[in-house]
Amino acid sequence: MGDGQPVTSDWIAGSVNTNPVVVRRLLSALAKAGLVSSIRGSAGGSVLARPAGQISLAHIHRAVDEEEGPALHNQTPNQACPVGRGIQPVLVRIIDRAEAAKEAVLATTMLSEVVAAIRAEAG
Amino acid sequence: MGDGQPVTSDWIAGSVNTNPVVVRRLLSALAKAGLVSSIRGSAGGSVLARPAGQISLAHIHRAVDEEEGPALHNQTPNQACPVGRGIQPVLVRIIDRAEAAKEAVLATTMLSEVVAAIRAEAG
DNA sequence: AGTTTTTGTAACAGTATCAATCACGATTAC
DNA sequence: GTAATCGTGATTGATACTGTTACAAAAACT
Repeated sequence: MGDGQPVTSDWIAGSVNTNPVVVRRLLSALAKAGLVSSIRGSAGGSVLARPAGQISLAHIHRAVDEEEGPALHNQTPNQACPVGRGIQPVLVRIIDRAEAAKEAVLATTMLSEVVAAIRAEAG
Repeated sequence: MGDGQPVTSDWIAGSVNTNPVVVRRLLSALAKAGLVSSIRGSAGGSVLARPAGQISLAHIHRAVDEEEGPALHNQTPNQACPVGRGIQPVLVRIIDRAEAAKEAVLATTMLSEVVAAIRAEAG
């Protein structure tokens, strides 16, 4: 997948020890984010849509963890209480900042570096 | 809870619109972390174990989200493949760094500031 | 053309997780 | 002693995710 050769979902599934459909679901999300492009039919598979040096872990994270709402609590707090009414926007702001810091770190690591680290680990 | 008065789980549950038992379980985790102390019996409840200016959101986050293992994937990857064998420790390292960055931001905000922000929001 | 390989997606069962709830013992104020 | 309150175990229901089967669509190869 790093080079030109398309990799099949079956191959990845064997490597990650899971089902090909699960892999295809994830690849579908990555494709929607423009990170990989999939080729159907015989001799098909998936390839990176751009060089691994231009794909950060933040890109992958965003593509896979879509998470629409902040989802602080499924139940809305009591709006009659001043605390219940005010806590939501305050916490959302802070959590957003913290999440942004996490993403900033993930943005500094490129997929190519991960691959290099794995190569180094494997000797 | 900020002042001396103990707050009951029933009161909090009414404010957050959930069940008292759910609140008590969370307070139990906070008590184990030494952030609050609970008083049983009549006229009981929970109070902060130390001033709100000395409790950061990181403390709370750590107390509530215990999360033992990194839990990258329930299924262990194929150890025969060099990628499957090497990817786990590499990703764990990076994710740990990102998580640390998130905690660092949460550590800069104290509970007292959150309370002040809520007071300001509520006018 | 027809066969084979492969993706994309729907459908479904099994499982894990979590909130909510009930229940009950332990503890403390009055 | 009575009432209030925490602590915790057990149960139920909702939600989500994984794993799996199935099948249509697409593309290569003969």
